[in-house]
Amino acid sequence: MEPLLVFPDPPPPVLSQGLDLCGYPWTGVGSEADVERLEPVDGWPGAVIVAVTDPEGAFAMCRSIRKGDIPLDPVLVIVSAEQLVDLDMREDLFDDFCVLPFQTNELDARLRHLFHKTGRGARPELVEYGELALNLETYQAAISGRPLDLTYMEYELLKFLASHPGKVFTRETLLSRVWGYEYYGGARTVDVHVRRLRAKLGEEHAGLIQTVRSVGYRFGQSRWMS
Amino acid sequence: MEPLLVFPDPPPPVLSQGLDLCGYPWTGVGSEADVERLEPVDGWPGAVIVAVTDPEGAFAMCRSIRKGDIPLDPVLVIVSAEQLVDLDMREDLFDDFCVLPFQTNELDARLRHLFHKTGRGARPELVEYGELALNLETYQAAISGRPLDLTYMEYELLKFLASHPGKVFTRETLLSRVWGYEYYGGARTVDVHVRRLRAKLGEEHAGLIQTVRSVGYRFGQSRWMS
DNA sequence: GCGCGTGTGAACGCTTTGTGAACGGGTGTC
DNA sequence: GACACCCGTTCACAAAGCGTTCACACGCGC
Repeated sequence: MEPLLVFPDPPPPVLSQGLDLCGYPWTGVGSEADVERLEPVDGWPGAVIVAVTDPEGAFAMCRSIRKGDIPLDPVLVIVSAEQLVDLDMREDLFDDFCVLPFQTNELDARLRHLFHKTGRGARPELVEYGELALNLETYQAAISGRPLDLTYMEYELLKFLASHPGKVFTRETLLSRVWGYEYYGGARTVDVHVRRLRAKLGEEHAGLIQTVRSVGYRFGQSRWMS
Repeated sequence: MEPLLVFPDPPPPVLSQGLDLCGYPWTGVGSEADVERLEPVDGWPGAVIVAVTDPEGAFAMCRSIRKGDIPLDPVLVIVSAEQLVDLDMREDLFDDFCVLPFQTNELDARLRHLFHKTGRGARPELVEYGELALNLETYQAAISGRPLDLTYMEYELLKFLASHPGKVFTRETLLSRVWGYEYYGGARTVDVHVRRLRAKLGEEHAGLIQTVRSVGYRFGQSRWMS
């Protein structure tokens, strides 16, 4: 997931720690100029704006974000209890708000709720290893930014291997873990799938799946050698 | 203003007093039957559901409200801090939530925010994806400016898929989420509806709904790969 | 060099999905 | 009440996709 836009920079510890605890990457921005300068390639996935210490600046930031070429959704503002009565909904400057003091759980729940509403499936469940990324929700895979067109079994096998980098699996283990516990089939099936995976990974990354002679296969580098 | 639907009946004092203090009229309902029986002539303007003491019943009420002939917006649920981690956004059962203990000001601010978003949002609720647009208020659909003449189930299926672009759904999931929770029917039903949707979308856009072999269907492209 | 283990290409056959058509419940009309 | 129509569902068949298997080639280690 791309990092969230967080204003101001640095944000109060309760927010930065909360985001870290929940596993949301974030980037602090201190000015409107930073918004463009620090923007990730895929755009900001959302914003958290703290309006407690500097409400004027915070809502100006919201306004700027909303008026931008690319509407930045969703926007969560952090306010104090005293600010609640004055909260102005008319301008539609934010999608949700969180009242200080808040628990980390509430922050997480509100972000999950917002991401779900805006359709950006919350934190997509990813399996990543180096240049390789598997999106478990969309059943898509990519390496070095290039999409991989994998069949179902290829995807399942790669997912399993990439979930346990460095570990060696025998063909029998792979058959039982990937294909199913009661599967009864030839061990050569694994070989063929590994071969097709290597081909689709491309010559550059074919080495990601290594053959361990007389044992089985290993994904990625062993942890003991560089 | 017509009274808000409040569940359960009687609601906890913190809620009833809070609503009274803020000047919101409300009616307590204790069962799904009450929802129809006590409905104001202009319909419910919104609902506040307390999920603390009886979460099961509360979310069942949300489900009933959402599945009703007239979608009842907005829905605010009251939860305890412990319930936050388990909050399930996937079913889209509520529009906002408020964590106990809350101040009256927060309740008021959340209701104002919700009413502003749904009430005077002015713009009809749209689901859009590229050239496709669904108007949830008028049950109309269009692609590339061309109106689509969809049947009810076709519309519901397309709405659900387009609301979660990129995500893959199994036929079973689609049956339960689009057709209904207790639906028991053949999975091929989904196939046929997908086929008819593709036909009506036209050859140019038929690819919007992709088959993920051995898994299910996906609408549009995932976000994190282009 | 020999044997075992693995890579490779191709073919087979099952599973999954697409497709056309028919069935049947429900609703509105005459 | 009979009829026609719409639409969701189901069925049967066709087509495609994909996993599996086999036969053979290659290469490493003893």
